[in-house]
Amino acid sequence: MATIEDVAKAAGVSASTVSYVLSGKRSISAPTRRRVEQAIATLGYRPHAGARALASARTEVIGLTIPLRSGIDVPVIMQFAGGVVTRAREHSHDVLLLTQDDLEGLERATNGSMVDALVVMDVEADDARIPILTRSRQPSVLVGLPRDASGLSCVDLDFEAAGRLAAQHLSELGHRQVAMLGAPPEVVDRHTSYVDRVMRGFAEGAPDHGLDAKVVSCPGAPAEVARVVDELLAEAPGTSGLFVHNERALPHVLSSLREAGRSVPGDVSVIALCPEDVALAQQVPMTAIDLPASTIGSLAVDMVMARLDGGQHAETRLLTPVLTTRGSTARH
Amino acid sequence: MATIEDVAKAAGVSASTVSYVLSGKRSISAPTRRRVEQAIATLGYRPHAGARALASARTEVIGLTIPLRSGIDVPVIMQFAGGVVTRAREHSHDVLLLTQDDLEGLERATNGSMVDALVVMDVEADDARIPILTRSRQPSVLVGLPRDASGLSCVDLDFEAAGRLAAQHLSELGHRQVAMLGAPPEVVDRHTSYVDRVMRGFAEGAPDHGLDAKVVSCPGAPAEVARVVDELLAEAPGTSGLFVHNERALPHVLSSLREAGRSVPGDVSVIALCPEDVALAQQVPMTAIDLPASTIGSLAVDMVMARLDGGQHAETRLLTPVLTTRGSTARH
DNA sequence: ATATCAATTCGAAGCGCTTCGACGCGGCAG
DNA sequence: CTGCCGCGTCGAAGCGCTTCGAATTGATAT
Repeated sequence: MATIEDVAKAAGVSASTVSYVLSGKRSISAPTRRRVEQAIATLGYRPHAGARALASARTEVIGLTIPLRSGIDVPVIMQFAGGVVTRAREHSHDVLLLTQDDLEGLERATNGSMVDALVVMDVEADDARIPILTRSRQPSVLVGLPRDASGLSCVDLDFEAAGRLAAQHLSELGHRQVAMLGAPPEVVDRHTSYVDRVMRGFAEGAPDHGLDAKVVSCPGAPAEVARVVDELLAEAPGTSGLFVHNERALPHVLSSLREAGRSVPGDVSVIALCPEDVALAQQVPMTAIDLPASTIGSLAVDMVMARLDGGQHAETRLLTPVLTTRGSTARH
Repeated sequence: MATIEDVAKAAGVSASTVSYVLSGKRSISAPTRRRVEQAIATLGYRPHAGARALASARTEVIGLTIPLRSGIDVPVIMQFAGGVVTRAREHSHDVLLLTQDDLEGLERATNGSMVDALVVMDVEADDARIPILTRSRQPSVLVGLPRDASGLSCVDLDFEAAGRLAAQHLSELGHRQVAMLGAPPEVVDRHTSYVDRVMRGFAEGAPDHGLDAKVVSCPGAPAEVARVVDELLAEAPGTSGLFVHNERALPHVLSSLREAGRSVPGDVSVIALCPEDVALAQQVPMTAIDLPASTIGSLAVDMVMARLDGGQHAETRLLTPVLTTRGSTARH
């Protein structure tokens, strides 16, 4: 591989001059710059990332932790990761992939100076990673809301408001008896922050709007979804409004309802909380609160970058949920 | 951050000794090793990745390119990526995430010595990345089969055999008129290698088994799936066997059939080509050819590692497809 | 007692880059 | 004509680690 010395020789300048051409940190005369750029192009030179990191204490890489475990809504994660990677590139950074529960990996990435900053997904209320992040030199932004976020940036959809919004909307449509189908039990038990928050928002918002509400968790497998729906309809036959926060279960909820002889939206209004494309991919285009995963990913990167080069302070940003009416809800 | 010098001082040895303790490349007496390890633990020392890469010409990172574009079966990719990351960790490597069409990123990663090796997903017949990979110093393995793979390792499910297998199975069940619903048109047009290969396998295998077969591409949106299915049933009303290679469309294919008054598997047998969990998540548990994405990911990493430290030669490995009979097929 | 050897450990060089201080040079004001 | 200033460039130091050859030591062989 060509080194900066090779380029310097080819351009008839010193290595430092090449470096300054690359970084723009000192002024370089137009002819010199041209010669250097020419040499770089013909040699196909790329700076050695390690050498650069060593000398400058900057890696131009950000770490991203993603969950690989069960019960997760995969498309949401992919959209989120896509948003992160895309925006990171726009800030000329690459992305190092870490997995959720690899604490050692986090240490390696931070203390080993593999990354300049971190984006951490799917944060739990008392997340084991938080102490590591707090201690680390690199800024980080959490996606989700831990119990104690002191000194850390957070970003997320305002899931509690989303829960309330769903309740309010069902109320405005004239429903009185409603229910929420949430994440699978195993996810609920982990107390991943957003899961808790939606449920709380819905459960607390419903009575405020005069609703009689049930909240149940819901597995993803078709047979189990059917069972949950059947049980629900048996216990509360008057249920006419449903709020579903579970991508995998969503299609099966719709077919279970149909199978139970309840039409959507004729007999039952259904509101989903999911990405737009998922809402549109159902048998009935869903009235839904958008889960703007890609946007959140981009935003997370913007925030972490601002802290990197702006010295910006830690902040928490919650996006206001937006509900779009489509074909799965009707006045009651 | 603590450096290797700090550790050396704390342990009363030289830096090189610490290095040898870490790498195990020279023998170290038990007491010395103990003191060094103790110092490392109390200081929380982690070697600086950049410095290490610079001195050793090894980064302990592998690059992974994943597709973020439209029409892609997201869960498959996630499973694949999960397999790669998990196995990479077992080889004590981290993973740098690159996106499909970021050629500049590929150059940066390889020529810039950011990675030791590469795993490239979703390879097209004439993939623009192949010349870069061939030129690069690092070994790489492609997931998929390009037209010309000289000097590069490849691994994939034997999609052509999968297509043939589906045809054979439908034939054995007694079907005579069958059809394949493939990937969305935009994906087919890209000539992603596996898409072409399944279609070819099915189209060529069907006549061998005395089948009358149609092959059509299929969008993912519910309304469009319904249209495609209806058209198919109109043109070839005798169709009693279906082979579906399109995860997103799969649930809608099943409901479209039902809506058209054809029961599964009573009137129509349906075979899917998808991961096992997707097959099980349908309304009817699907007879399916498994797409072992996670396994392929692990294997890709194993292959690339073998080349890294074994000097192993480039090789191509195609996994034999396995069909599992479940509830969506019946004798005809 | 001396030569030899294996087992450990050390010192120094060097990986490729950034960055700081210094230098040379032409143009300007005095 | 002299002194300054600023622009453009260079040289050297140093980032933290690995690795090679060499040095030290105690033990074994002669």
